[in-house]
Amino acid sequence: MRPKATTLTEQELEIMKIVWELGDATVRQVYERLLSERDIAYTTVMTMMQVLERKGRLKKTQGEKAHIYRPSEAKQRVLGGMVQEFVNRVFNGSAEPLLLHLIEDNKLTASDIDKLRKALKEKKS
Amino acid sequence: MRPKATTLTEQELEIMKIVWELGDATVRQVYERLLSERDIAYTTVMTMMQVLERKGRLKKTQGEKAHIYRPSEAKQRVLGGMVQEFVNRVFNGSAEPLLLHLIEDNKLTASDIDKLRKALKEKKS
DNA sequence: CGCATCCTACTAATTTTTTAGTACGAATTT
DNA sequence: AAATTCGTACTAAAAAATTAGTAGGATGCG
Repeated sequence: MRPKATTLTEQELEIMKIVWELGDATVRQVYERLLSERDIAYTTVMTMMQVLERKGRLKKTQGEKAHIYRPSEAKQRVLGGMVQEFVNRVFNGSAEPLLLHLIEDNKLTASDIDKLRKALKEKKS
Repeated sequence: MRPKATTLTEQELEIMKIVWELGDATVRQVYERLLSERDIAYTTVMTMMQVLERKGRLKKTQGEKAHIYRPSEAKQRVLGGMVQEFVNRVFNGSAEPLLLHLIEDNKLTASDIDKLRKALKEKKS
């Protein structure tokens, strides 16, 4: 078998973000959230969540009525993996050029800069 | 028509990296490079390069014998777009959490951190 | 010349991702 | 109880991405 792809596809990620935010969720809950953004069928969301379960991204338990899905891994961890994968794929593994892009292209707000300073200070140790 | 996807797929990117590095390239040149990495057919590479041309990523001119392909856009620019897209998709548009990941997950070398510190100082103004 | 080589255009098969339909059971409403 | 609602499993089909085959033109070599 192949190495369990660390990266979520766009739609998978969209759903995972909602489940992470809610902590746990039924298909219906996710469906409602997505509906407010775009046109999508209930069954489509269900299929996606089944896929995510099969892939080990979500865990299913029986609720009162509907199944309840919970993330298997913390968002932090999964997104970290995606960052890693992105750095590998796009920048051949070195983070520095990515860093430059982020800084140069002025993606940072003043408060971002503050937070980063603090984070760096912590790291210093 | 839709907005011309800024992001290259994995295989497209793989090829573009080679062409960027070489400046320009024939199918055969790219093919040889790829062959040393993995098993792939010449025609597959050709198809990919044709796709990249159709998508406007490469420009084709007639060489002595084979077509010569050149990048339409600088690597810097394209990767910048991909970073932008990644930040949008994964971090809802804010670069700061991505930076935090890089810092927290120890993706940065000491000199990276130095550069980051300096860059932040500049930005301060 | 006839054959091998290199190249392209065109076509197609496979795999992955995304979207959704159908059927049917359980619960709730009228 | 019949109809409606909610939910699941199973199936499938469309779209996108990846890989490659086939046919045939041009060129160079023995």
